[in-house]
Amino acid sequence: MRMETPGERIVAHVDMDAFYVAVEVLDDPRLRGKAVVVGGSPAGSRGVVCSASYEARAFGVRSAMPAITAKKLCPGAVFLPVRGSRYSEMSSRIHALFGRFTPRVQPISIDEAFLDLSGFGGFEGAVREARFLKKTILETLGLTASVGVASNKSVAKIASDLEKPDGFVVVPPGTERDFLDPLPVRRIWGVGPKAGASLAELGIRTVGQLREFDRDTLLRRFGKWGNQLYLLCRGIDDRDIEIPEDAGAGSVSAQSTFHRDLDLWEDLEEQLLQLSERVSRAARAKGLAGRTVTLRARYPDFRTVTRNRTLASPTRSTDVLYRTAAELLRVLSRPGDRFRLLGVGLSRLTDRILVQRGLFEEEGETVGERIDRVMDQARDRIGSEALVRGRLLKAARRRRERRARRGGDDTVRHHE
DNA sequence: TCTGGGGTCCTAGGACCC
DNA sequence: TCTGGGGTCCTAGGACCC
Repeated sequence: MRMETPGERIVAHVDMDAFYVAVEVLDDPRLRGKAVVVGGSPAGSRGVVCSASYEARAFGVRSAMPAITAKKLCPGAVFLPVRGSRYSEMSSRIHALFGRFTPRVQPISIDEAFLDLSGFGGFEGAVREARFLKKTILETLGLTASVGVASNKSVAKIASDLEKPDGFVVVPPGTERDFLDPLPVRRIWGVGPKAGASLAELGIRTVGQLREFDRDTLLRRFGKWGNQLYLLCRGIDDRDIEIPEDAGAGSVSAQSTFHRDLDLWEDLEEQLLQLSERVSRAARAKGLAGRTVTLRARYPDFRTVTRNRTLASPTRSTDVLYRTAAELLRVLSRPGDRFRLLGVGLSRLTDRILVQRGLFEEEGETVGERIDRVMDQARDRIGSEALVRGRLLKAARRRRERRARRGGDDTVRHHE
């Protein structure tokens, strides 16, 4: 880790404008200038807005809003499904472009990153470089980004958001407080609805007002995070650009909200198997295995619980994941329970399993691992929808039979 | 308005060990 | 024989982000 005096650090935060929508417009220019909403597409589903064009935002449409609400606010909008792999592809190109400017890049999400622009000839040089980056993104990818340049990450991030879309906001060193003071506290990264409300109780609405509170008061009220608040509202943020070490930490998960609440054990089992398949496959693709399996369940009233179990050794087997998740759900659920969502997660990840695989090659493969590997390979060749485990087929067949029988109500018994 | 999906980080309590 | 302190691991929940 290189040493740098904090005063010298210059950071740019780059954030793509309405990213998903922008990619859709790129692929279909007829959408330009129209109200476009990505997400919540299948009619009548329980979807939410992932991304809205600025034309749609003029009607009050916001991301994370239920799609139904968005349709009421802006009936004329074009609603499009989420094309995750297409956005990932563009994201890779964007991040590759960042890498051409500096190796010191901290990716934050699919469409934003911090870049360390120290070493481009002082602050003026960094600003020139940032301008050039913004121009290059537009010319090579046809997308607009908003950029903030400042002496630290927190201020740069706030700056990039201030004049979206197509914004370029520079906060010269020494002017951080003047810049921050009039802004709402909610602009501070990490201050969400709860903390915002809590601060409002203290009469704090702007960053300037927050700055009038002493450290002890904030510590008492917010714990460790209070100290962070104390510093951030003063424009102080010594956190370095963190270049990802790759792999290791983190978690892999998948969850699914059902079109209608489910209560039949075999339906729930089928969902768990599908989720386990997605999670374990993602882990295998990354060469990771995990020791802790988490089940998430959401009831119709939106109450959400999690149960997890730590295994003796790391796994990435679909079958182990599925059986563990099913056991956790079996212990959790009571007769008559209905669920609107189930999720399966894998954490305490390690890549050590790769070493073992290398040593034993196929010799050490269990039957379950072999099934996983063959299924993965087949899916890679012919597409992931083409192959379905026998258990899933059976569940689907039972469901068809149930419907065929009609009269028999669809939501009867729970498992024993 | 009836609330997605994939993540990260933090807290707090309990079990267990020395 | 009524009671300490610290460390680690595990579990559950919650806030927050995009």
